[in-house]
Amino acid sequence: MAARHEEIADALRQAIDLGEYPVGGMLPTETELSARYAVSRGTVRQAVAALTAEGRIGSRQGARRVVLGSRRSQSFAELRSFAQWAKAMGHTATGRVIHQFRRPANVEDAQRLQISPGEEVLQVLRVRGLDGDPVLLERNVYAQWMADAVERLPAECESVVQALYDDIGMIFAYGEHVIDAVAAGAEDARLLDIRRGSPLLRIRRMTTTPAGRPIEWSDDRYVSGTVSFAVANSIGSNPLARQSGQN
Amino acid sequence: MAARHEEIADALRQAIDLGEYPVGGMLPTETELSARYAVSRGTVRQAVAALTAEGRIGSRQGARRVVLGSRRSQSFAELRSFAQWAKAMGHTATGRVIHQFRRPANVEDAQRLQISPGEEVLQVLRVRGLDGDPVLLERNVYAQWMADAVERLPAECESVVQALYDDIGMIFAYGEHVIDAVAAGAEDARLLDIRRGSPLLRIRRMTTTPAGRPIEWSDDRYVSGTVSFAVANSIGSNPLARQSGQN
DNA sequence: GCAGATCACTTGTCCGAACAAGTCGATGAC
DNA sequence: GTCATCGACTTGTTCGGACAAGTGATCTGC
Repeated sequence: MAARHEEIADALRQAIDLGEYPVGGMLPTETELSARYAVSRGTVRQAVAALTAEGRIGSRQGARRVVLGSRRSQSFAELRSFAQWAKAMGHTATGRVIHQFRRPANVEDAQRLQISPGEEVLQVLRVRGLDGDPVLLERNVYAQWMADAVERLPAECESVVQALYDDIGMIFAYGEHVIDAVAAGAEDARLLDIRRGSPLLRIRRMTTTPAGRPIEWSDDRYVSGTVSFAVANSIGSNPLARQSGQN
Repeated sequence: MAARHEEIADALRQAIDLGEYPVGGMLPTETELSARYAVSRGTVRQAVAALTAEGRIGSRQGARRVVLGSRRSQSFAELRSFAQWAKAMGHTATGRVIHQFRRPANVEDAQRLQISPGEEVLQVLRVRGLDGDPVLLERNVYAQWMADAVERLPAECESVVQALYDDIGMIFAYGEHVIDAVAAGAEDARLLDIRRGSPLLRIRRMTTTPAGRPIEWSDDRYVSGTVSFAVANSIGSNPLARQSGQN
């Protein structure tokens, strides 16, 4: 089912996690791997490129590849969906809609969703919990063509992404995230049951379909100490970028 | 000098930034690009793979590639070095060492730097400023073999990374970052000239040499509202991972 | 008019080959 | 003993080809 290079990448990931290739040690050469898995060198290179992008191994021309670490990021689905991530981590996720209404798009909405100002959008405010405690306040703005499907969702929806997939086959494919820290406002504090001014980790996100059509953008605020984000980078591949000011 | 596929990637980035390929529009086919740049299809694929990893374009089997956005992450150097990033953004960076001393490694140091507990490490506390205002508090722990070079640095060093490269040719190659939000403690507040309890964006980082040898780890705390981080992801490639609790 | 089948086109996967460029240990000169 | 040179080895780059798999517009039959 999966491509051969993905199978090999998985095998290598597992071997690293099991300590077969210890952290700080070296990976076999491309030639040896291509012999072991009976594939061409190009296929092996595709597999190790994936691990390099994940930050699991380091690579330099002329020298053998080095194992930098294990246990890293999971699937896109787990990042996109709070519920799916929680499940994979062995926690239980909850969700509750506080309010939800349609309004005309302002300039910010229009720019982010690539629509015209004034076009109708759906704004939703949700509180998400982890093992019973509220940890995340989610302010979403959906494009109009998504609004009907979102309004059909129950108020206590566990996984929005899963529900939308089951309902209309919607796939969330791409996302951009901007991360910073803010102090909890009055509303934030009340809904998350914390003190006003407490630090919150804010993720502003934009999501599109596989065809690049914007679906929604959102402002997620995590209670400090409950959730953190990890990213690996290297010369030649760094997904994370620093930005100044608000943006 | 640069590899052909990197030249092509740069040309495509520029074309996107200039609006030649508008956001939401489509990229030429691989066949057309390979003809235009007189390279094989494989080389074109390497170039567009880079843009895909950056989140600039979306890609699905069977359909043309879609332009998702422009202006994204810069080089690894800009992420690793506060000064180089500031310079590229048109700001001026400052740096000042508050204190600096050697001490035996505790268990946390030993684990992160892959050394034995008790081995000597160098701890440094720096305040970094942007255009005159203090925005970042940096707590670094360097491995012993780096300590001499770091101690030779002037107290008012603008770019630590640059200075270490000039001095001993040290290259920072790989990094792992864990991001969360914390409240400013008493020391944080005093040195950054903010109120105690103000939200700070915390980045805990581990850096290694090209050969995978740990150089240092650090705890960076950014004043809220001054700096944010951006990351793009997609199905099949997501560098960012969510983590629960402290870790 | 509409739903399904068809088909040209595009991207994904994989192969095998060749050469360039860099690393690292061994060898040898000083 | 130290340092420069050398050479085997490894990864990086690029080519050209072939086929598989998915998309989207067109065409066809009802």
